[in-house]
Amino acid sequence: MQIFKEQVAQHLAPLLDWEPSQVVDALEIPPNSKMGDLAFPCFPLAAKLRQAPPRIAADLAERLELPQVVEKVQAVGGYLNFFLKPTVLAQQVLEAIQEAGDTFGNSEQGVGKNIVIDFSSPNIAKPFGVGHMPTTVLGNSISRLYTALGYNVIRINHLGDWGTQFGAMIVAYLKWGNNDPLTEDAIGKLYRLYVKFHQEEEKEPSLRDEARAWFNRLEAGDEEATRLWKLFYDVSLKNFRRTYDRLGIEFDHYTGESFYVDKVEDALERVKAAGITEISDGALVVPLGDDLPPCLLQKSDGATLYATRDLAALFYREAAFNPERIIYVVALDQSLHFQQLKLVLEKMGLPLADALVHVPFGLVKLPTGKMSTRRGHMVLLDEVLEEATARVAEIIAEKNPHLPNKEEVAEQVGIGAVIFNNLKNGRMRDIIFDWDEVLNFDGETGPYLQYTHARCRSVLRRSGQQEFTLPADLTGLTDEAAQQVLKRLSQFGEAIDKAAQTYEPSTVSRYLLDLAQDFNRFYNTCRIIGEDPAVEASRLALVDAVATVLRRGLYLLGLAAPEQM
RNA sequence: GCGCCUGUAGCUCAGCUGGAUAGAGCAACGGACUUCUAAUCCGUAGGUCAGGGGUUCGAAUCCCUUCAGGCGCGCCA
Repeated sequence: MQIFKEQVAQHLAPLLDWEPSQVVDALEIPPNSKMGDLAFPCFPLAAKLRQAPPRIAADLAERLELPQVVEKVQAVGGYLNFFLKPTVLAQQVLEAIQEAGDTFGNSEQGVGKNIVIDFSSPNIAKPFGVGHMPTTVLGNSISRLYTALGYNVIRINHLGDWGTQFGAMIVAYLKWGNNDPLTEDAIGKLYRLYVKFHQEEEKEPSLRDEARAWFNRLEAGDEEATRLWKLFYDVSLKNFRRTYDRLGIEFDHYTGESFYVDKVEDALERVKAAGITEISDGALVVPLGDDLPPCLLQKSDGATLYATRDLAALFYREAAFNPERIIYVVALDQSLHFQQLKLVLEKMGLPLADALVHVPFGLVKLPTGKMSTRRGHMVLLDEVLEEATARVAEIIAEKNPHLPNKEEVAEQVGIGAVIFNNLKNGRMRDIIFDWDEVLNFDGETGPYLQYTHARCRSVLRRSGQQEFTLPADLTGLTDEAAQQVLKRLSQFGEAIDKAAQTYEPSTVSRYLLDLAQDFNRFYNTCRIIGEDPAVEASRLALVDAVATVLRRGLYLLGLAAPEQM
């Protein structure tokens, strides 16, 4: 709609003595297409012009010189409603999409700017549970959205590969691991050791001291501790990479917390030099006033903490990537931590404070309550992906048994369903994990979008044509259903912009669901192949455009767009 | 106790930088496949937008307050 808003604004702005961009912002899409395609509310003008809004609307309707695209204007109540010419609308939208292809909806606002995004960041030696899906798929989608806006995006997987927990892992492995080389089912074994440690720890609190001691040895560079840590690290990363491959997600850097171990000292010095630290109960802290609890940087035993390593990471990233923004896609329960980091940077007088953006999201819970890795109360991601893929395979066997490369499609659709499930709603909501919901492929789901795309591709394939150029006569696209699709297509760029600005991929999800529904309605009302040649050609061009936008939108969310399913 | 988040149809959720009769999906019921993939579409039914104040020409949307739920609050990450 942006292109149409601009054309209307060009003509309307002079009458109001406004900037065209102000008019663009004020223009709305009416709730009902019978009221028009665009609307300008005149209420805000009433006070200044000392006239009733309906009068202003009527007056503007009379004086306005209509732009090319506009068929007529109508003053209704306090609104000035614009009706676009159906064929011109079709022409402008479809030409724009054919010209831009996969770059349709993109912009160049971010060209020359860097953005660092920190997401997924699972813990070494722990299984990848469904609880890790939100950060993983949100981060991936946000990365793609900003790339579409022209930014150079640096994706970082800040692995949880350091901390006292590794002391615990080492203790458990030494006590009950039987020196297992961990060549198979490594994560499973490590996970069981981890759970066992926390069970035993209840009975034998001295284990906690042993774990702390081992972590201290690790921080001191002790050979045995490092060897074991490296073993856990290697087998875990191998496992994670397999999962990321399956999800189609890549990172530029796997720089976890351990990467910053040798940078922590400098970071600490830097904070101390700013003169904002103090010693409290033997620990080094930055007091943050009455509103926030102090930020703890060094434990009384000298060991570093999460916040210390995060500060070191911030300093490093600033120097290495010169980012305009550093985005952290991390659960809502860590809001306080990021508030503290930001305030520490502010107190140091660093502009870096403004670059830090925390993108929070709600927790994934089980119907029985919060997930807990320690207590083994969780659902494995692999298990979910397997189940979804198997269920899709069944449906394919039933509905489309002759489909080529069934396994590949089943994987794409099954995984698409799981990813979309995590991206269709606003990220702030808590998610109660529900098998029925994950394995449902009807309605507002990833498979629905993929199906609609495959349906488009199928029509194009059956047309026997390769190119779908626009005919001169576009009257085949004047039906209500086709017009609705065209208007929706024209809003893709706005959806991308909004999704990126608000770090909310669900905006794109919702847009795609609307587009798919509009298209399916059109598909069910209008025949495409076998109509009069001009009608067929124009409708094929529309189908082609829908396929392009759906494929592109699915990509931005991280879903595959199979040709058939 | 303090702070952050959430509360919209039976269920899951859109809409929230204020705008015209509050929208989808699931579930229920009734329709549409000799025709481009029915993982689709159409129709029916379903709502004190948690409650109460306020701001405004106009409030689901902004402000205040109460209630309910989630999360967090110095040596975990």
